[in-house]
Amino acid sequence: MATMTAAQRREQERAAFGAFMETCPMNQLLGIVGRQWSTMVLWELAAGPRRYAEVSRALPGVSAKMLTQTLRSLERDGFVARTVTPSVPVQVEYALTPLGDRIIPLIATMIDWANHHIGDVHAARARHDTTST
Amino acid sequence: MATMTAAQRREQERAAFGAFMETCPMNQLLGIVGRQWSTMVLWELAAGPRRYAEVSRALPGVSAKMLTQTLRSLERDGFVARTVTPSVPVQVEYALTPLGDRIIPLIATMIDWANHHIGDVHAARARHDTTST
DNA sequence: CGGGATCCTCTCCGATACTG
DNA sequence: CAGTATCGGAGAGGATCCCG
Repeated sequence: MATMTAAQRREQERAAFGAFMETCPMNQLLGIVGRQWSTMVLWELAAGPRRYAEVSRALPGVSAKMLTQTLRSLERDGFVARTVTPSVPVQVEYALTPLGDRIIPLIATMIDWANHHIGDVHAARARHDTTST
Repeated sequence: MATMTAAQRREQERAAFGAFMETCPMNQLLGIVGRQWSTMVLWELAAGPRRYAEVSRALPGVSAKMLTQTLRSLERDGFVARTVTPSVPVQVEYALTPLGDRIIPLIATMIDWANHHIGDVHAARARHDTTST
């Protein structure tokens, strides 16, 4: 129909954009690594396979709930593999999959950029805060 | 004090880790680009300076509130510059600062990685979902 | 045109308690 | 040891109305 109100057109545009957003790889990537603990867990696992309690000790700030949730999420997305060894106390080991290995360089790049430029951000922030005060 | 309970030790470790987290460049970077609209606004601005309404039209999914909030945040962190031209209808232009220019390659890298590997993620997700069903 | 203020919802995340 | 379940707070984000 050519006879649409502006509101309808806007609505349609928004819907189309929403659909695009859903499938936009960049947004999906952010949905994965943007989670608070994801990168840190990935980074810890990059050093080698770890058991649940080992990851927990390495990241003292994370609660058991979030660690489990993060691990499950990463497992679902194919970044980590979960191996259960049915011994007397159950033993669970988490390790990076090949896909997990491939995201490490990206995280490394991000860390590198952050280390080089975070000072500028702090400076800009301080300048902005003092100027507006 | 050497005489601490395990709970106290854990608490102290957590506090120290929390302090580390606050200053960890990587987490701060995530706090900046991890925001839903930040990267898309940055990406839009990378193509050249834009007025408020132009950005809004380019990103139909964002509400005025979030656009303003995102822009303010990016301005505070020194990624975008805000220029107000006091004409009859006020005219506001947003442009990337040099620091803003420097984060574009990083975003480009992330987009590139996402485009190359999001398929694997989808595959892993589908496999995980069908297996567990 | 370019917002500010207010209200509401939904998700992230932590704390606590319980299970095999 | 390795979780699951539930509660509750904080903040992201959307909708709507209003202002210069």
